[in-house]
Formats: sequence, C-alpha cells, structure tokens
Amino acid sequence: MPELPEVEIVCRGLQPALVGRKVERIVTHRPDLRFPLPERFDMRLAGRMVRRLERRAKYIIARFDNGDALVMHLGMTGRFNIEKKNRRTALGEYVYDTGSDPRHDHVELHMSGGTRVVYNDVRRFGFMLLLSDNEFSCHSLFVGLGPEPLSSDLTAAYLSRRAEGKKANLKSFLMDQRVVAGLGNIYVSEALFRAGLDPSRPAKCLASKGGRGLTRSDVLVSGIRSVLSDAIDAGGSTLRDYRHADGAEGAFQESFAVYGRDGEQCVRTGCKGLVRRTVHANRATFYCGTCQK
DNA sequence: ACTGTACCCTGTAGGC
DNA sequence: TGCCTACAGGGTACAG
Repeated sequence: MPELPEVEIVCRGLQPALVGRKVERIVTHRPDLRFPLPERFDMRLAGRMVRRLERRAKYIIARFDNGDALVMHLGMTGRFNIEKKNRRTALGEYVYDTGSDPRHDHVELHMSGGTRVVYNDVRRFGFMLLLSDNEFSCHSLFVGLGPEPLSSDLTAAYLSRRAEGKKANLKSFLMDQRVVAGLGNIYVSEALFRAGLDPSRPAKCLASKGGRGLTRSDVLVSGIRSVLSDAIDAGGSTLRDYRHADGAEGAFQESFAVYGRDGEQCVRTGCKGLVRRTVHANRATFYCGTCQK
C-alpha cells in the first residue's frame, strides 16, 4: 500500500493518539506478522511513554522514554486505526467500528486516556520490531538506506554518482531503497513521467546532459520531490486498502498521470501519445511511450 | 557485483 | 454459481 506519502500521512495522523501518552497494555492476536512480533511485547512497553513519532523511508518509528524504538512497517496492506466507540448498535450501545475487517486486527496498543490504536493488515507483509537505543542506531534496516527524497540529502550530484556505470533500468534503480528511500511502484512511475524519462533506460544515463543545461538527474530530482509533495498535500493515494489513521481516504489517485492509466491518452499538453504498461522486476510500470525518452 | 525469479499472504477481478 | 488465473502499494532470499 504505502509509499512515502502514505506513510507520512499515517505517521502524522498517529501523533495525537500516541505522542505524550503512555502505553497501558498491548494485546496481540497472533504471534507474527511478516516477522515474529517482539518478545515480551506488552511487558517491555507497558507504562512507557511515547516521546516522538517519526518517519524514515517507509518506516514509522515510535521513540519511547526509555530509549526503546518501536519500528513499524505497513507492508502492502497495513493500516492503523485510531478507534473510538463510534458506532451505535440497535441496543443503543456504542462499539468500535473502523471499517476494516476485524479478522485482520493483529496488534492493539491501548493508550492512556482510553484511545486504542489498532494495527490491521490483510496480507501481513508489515512488521513491528522493538529495538533498544543501541540496536536502533546500527540496525541493518537503516544502515545503507538511501537519502530522504524531500530532504536536502537528495541531490542531482548524488543521484548521478549512484547511477554511474549502472546498466539496470531507471525503474528498478529508483525502486531500490538504498538509492533513494521511500519511493515505491506508483511514485517511481509518476516521477519518471514528470521528468520525461523512459523507465527502461539504463540508470547510467542520469549522468549525462538532458538538454536546457540541466542534467537528467536535476530533472529527475525535481520530479521526485514534486510528486511526493503533491501526494502528501493530497493525503496520499488510496487504491483499495490505504486509509489515514482516522479512516479518511487519500485523493492523489485522482492526479495520477500514468499509474493505472494504460491505453489512455497522455495528459501532457500537446502530447498525443498513449500511456503504456510494461513490467520491470515483476512490477507493473506505466509510462507515456511518446514524451518519455 | 549485479540481475532475474520465486516467495511471503490474502483478497479481488475477470475469463470461462 | 463456481473455479481458475493473474494481479495488487512491500521487501527478501536465492540462483545464475
């Protein structure tokens, strides 16, 4: 489901429910997601307060007052629901109702003040890891992770250097979290469209001039930044599973230029091309066959 | 060092 | 109606 914009929106939505509150208890409904859930999960976190909640790449990280870090990844279908007793039964009783199938509720964080934050994940590709301060700072998930694309760490010079000599196509290159953190299948297609770059080109093309005095890397960095910012402003993209923590849907799927639009006419003014679908590394790629070169 | 494939898991859509 | 296949926002472990 969730690429950088969606994870960012979920993270922001969770702030008021988690930050400054204590965990009262943790209830798990199964021993594992993609990986085993943390051992002694409830014992380690009960009574602990969440100091900060932050996003890195597609991870949401809760930092606790004892230094522990709860690292959460949503996989493809993960959702956090902030539950309030908002549905009234025929008997006039208020019950929890989040709109997601309760059979896939896997972890409940019962917070001080009565709020419950529930992790729901149909496909269970998501995971949670509880790391101590020391484990967190050197964990293999984070060493080698590429720069945050919305920070100044991502530069055209950096991208060109990483692309040097790379024969792999641009699509796969940008999907690699070690190159740039947080991009996924949708936003790579959309960023390459904005940059006017053919996803099948070898990544090493980034080092050379693309016209108008800008390198292709310059144009691509702008494309990546603008598509991610626009998507965050629109609350992310809801295809099916993704929801904000309050249940709302994103709207950026309305603004896709190419993703899922194969056969339609290119939206670029003056371009008469058609959007095409192809496959790179077993993932669908969408692009305009005419204006992406 | 790369690249491609299979796989993890469940649900849904489309063809027959 | 059902059965079958392909595909879906994620990432990893292999084999070559």
